Amino acid sequence: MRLLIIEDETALADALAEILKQNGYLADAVYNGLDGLAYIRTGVYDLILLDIMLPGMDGLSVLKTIRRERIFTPVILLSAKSELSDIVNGLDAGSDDYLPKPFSTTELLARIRAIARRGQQYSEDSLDFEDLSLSKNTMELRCGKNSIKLGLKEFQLMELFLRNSHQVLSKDLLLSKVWGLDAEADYNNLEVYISFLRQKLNNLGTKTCIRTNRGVGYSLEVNE
Amino acid sequence: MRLLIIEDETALADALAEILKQNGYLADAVYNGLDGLAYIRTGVYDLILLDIMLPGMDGLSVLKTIRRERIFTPVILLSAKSELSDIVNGLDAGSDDYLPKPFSTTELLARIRAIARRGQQYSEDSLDFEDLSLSKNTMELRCGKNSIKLGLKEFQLMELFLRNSHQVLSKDLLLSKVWGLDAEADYNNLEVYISFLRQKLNNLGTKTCIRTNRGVGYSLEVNE
DNA sequence: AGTATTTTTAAGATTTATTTAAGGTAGTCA
DNA sequence: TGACTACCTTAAATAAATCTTAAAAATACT
Repeated sequence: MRLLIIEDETALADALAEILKQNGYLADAVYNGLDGLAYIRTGVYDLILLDIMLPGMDGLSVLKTIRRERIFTPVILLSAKSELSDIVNGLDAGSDDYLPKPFSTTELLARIRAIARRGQQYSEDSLDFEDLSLSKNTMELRCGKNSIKLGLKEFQLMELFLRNSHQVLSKDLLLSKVWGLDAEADYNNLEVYISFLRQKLNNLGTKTCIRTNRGVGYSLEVNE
Repeated sequence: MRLLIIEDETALADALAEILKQNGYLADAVYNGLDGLAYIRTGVYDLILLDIMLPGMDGLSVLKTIRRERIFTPVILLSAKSELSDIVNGLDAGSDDYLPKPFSTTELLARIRAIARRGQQYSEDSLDFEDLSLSKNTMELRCGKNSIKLGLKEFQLMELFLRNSHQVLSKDLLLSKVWGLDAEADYNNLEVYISFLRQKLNNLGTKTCIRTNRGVGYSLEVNE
């Protein structure tokens, strides 16, 4: 989950970025509307925190511009009390939520979670490959009438394999995606989980398997 | 579809009206209870958004009054966190739904659509799943000939489970819906209430249960 | 005000997930 | 072949999430 903060008070912007990072998000901060617009257009952000009062191009213009460009990344407007009337315009222009300053970090985090959840609602529940189907909702892996519950790490790994079947995923890639970039996990952690997954795949009786590509990584394939 | 907003914060009231118009509804706003009552009595509205705290005549009195007059226009109560306890009374008095402030516009629109779908009729009193039945009026949970009274939070939780059976509801979702978006409650609060509910489900002898989906949330299921 | 009820807090018990570690297997290459 | 390396498997140790309970605090009721 990657967030963009557009806020001209640099101290506040950086503080927010810091808080968000501590809460497991990726966060970038820019300090004016034009930079914000450029960053948004990269399309890598999942959520934008947008101050209304900004030098150069104000927040509402940014919002209107991106919506006109059919960019529907969720936006939470940040506004001082005196700008309350702007909220009307903000909501018109297509913001998803607003947060009057000053706000508590708890509240901000709750709103972010709420928005994040909403985004997920529109996505498919299940990921499929051959006879396998993984439910994102229940974290259950199914093959025909058999199904088995996966733990969090097993689930994240399986998700990567299903999204990238037939492709060799390096151990480093898998480790960084599942354990995090700065994790202290070593290859053995991953190997243990590959072993767990193989056992479960076996029990399900699937025709797929996780193949070892020695020196490179693993890939999800069809047997034989 | 014509909506009436009764809300004393004029900025918010107007903002809401604006949003609703943007979304294809007709919307009027009034800023106190007595005006609201007068507008309702015209009978032209399909849905009323009613703030609880109002100058002059408060929201609950308005609601009770119109229901006594056999006006069954659906009502969504808007309430600040501090007025949360009024929700019980609101449900008793015949509100169809309630929305704790602050709420997101998406959520409001979703609720309106839900009510609109239900049609003009005064909403169903009970929510059912398998052998369970929850009465919105008395907040009693029934299973066959046994029934048990739920507290407000138990009720709200159970309502969510009944409306979304078989689906895993994340802890964050449950917390934000029941304790509010900006709640300071932690997971343990929820866990305690899940425990309470499980005890009551047990005492009722239902064949349903609340299943833990570790790392994700809870879901209402049939046993075994 | 006093009692009952609901909600929060806190701590210990329990269950489950994750890491660690050690010994085994199997490719690779001189 | 034999030494080396990458990889596999398993069990035990550790850590984390969740459950349960009781008591304290807040709130509603009479």
